Amino acid sequence: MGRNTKQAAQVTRHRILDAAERTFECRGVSGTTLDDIARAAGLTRGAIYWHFQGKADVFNAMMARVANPWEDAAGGPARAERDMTLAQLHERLVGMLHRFVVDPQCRRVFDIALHKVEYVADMEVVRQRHLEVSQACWSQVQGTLSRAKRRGEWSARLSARTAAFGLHALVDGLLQNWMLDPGAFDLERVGSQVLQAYLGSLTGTHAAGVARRKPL
Amino acid sequence: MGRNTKQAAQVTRHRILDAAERTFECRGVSGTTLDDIARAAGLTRGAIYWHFQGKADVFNAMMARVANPWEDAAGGPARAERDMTLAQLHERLVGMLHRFVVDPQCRRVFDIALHKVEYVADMEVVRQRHLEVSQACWSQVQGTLSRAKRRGEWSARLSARTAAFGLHALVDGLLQNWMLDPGAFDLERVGSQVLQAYLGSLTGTHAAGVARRKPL
DNA sequence: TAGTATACATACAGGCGCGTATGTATCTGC
DNA sequence: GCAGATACATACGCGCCTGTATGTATACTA
Repeated sequence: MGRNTKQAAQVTRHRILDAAERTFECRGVSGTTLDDIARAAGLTRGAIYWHFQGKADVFNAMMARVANPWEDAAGGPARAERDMTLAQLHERLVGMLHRFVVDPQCRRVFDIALHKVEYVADMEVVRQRHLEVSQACWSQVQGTLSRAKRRGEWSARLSARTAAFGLHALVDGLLQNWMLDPGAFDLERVGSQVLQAYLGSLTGTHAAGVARRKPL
Repeated sequence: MGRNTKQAAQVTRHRILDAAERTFECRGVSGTTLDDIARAAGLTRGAIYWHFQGKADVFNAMMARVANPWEDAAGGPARAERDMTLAQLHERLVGMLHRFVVDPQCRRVFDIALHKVEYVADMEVVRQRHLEVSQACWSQVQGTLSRAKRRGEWSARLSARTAAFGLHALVDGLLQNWMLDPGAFDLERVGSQVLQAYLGSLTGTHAAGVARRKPL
């Protein structure tokens, strides 16, 4: 086979990453061979070694392709609305859960990152990077909670810091448990209600409703 | 080397599992060779193949050695006190968190199970087994919540089922985030306060304290 | 105390995946 | 329209890990 045009090469690159996603998910990262990926993409290892340096590089590119859901939820346009209310925060977090329900690719990559890779050696640095992004996002959430508290929106015994850790744990746990068995419960419904209960415990409205809203 | 006495052989077996724990944690399960484990234990692969069938078998034995913290928390003597109050439930869950703080082996094995193994092929069945145990425990928690609700201890808009999912998510998320960076926060303090807030949102005492709860 | 089962160590063969070196056909710039 | 770069495919050698077969010294058993 001879040379492809530049845009065709980019298509090839994406075909490799798509194949990597599928193969990583069912055989695990360390369990998949570069030849597995190549054949799943209808290519040979030569193509992979042309576009990437090795398996770790493929993994990085695959992860980088999907935008970080936390960034979308806590970062991004969050800077514009620095005075987010707890109700808005609730809405945003449920929106993040929504993405996992509707975006299969996001789900696959998350599943790989959670259960199909061992974070050692090459992969450890990837984990570190994601940890930093996550921490940055959740410290923004902490800021939001802190400002809301100063504004008088809530005044529980919890510090904003503690409340933020709890919120982080709740969302992470929800996602993790749902990924283990997506049929066990409705992520958006249960997530919305539970987050409402938690945030309600801060405002003192005891889960009577942060805001009655219908899922779109 | 000749034959060891029976109890000496059991010691050898545990030395293998100890070595497996250490090696799995730093190199990942699929990244460690049986020879790695053997040399870390001061033995050869022959010893491992004598005591176990292969790496997956070693992994299973290593996991089976530590009692399941969920079982300790939600199962075990829980049957005796079927009418556990929310305050008692809180105490029990915090006790579970406590174990992770004080028991390094429990922490290591949990870390391996979370981040150092890919759940495919041989390992998938292990994951399934743990999932079943976990589900059994948390459905007991759901039963406890349900009975407490019928008893009038709480009456939030949440169903007992939803509340149990939230509680499960909260504990799992707390543990997971703490394992990623144990220095980030005090698992027992933050965990206790956050669980109190969540359970408080059920009773309507808005985190003012599970202990001095007043009926609505 | 002889024989056998035990608890390992050692030896051997085989395969598999990785990295690279090389081949080749097409595209692109001049 | 020719030279070089590009986008792959093919070929090769190497190391490593696995599973098993075999060796061996010690502990039980009768």
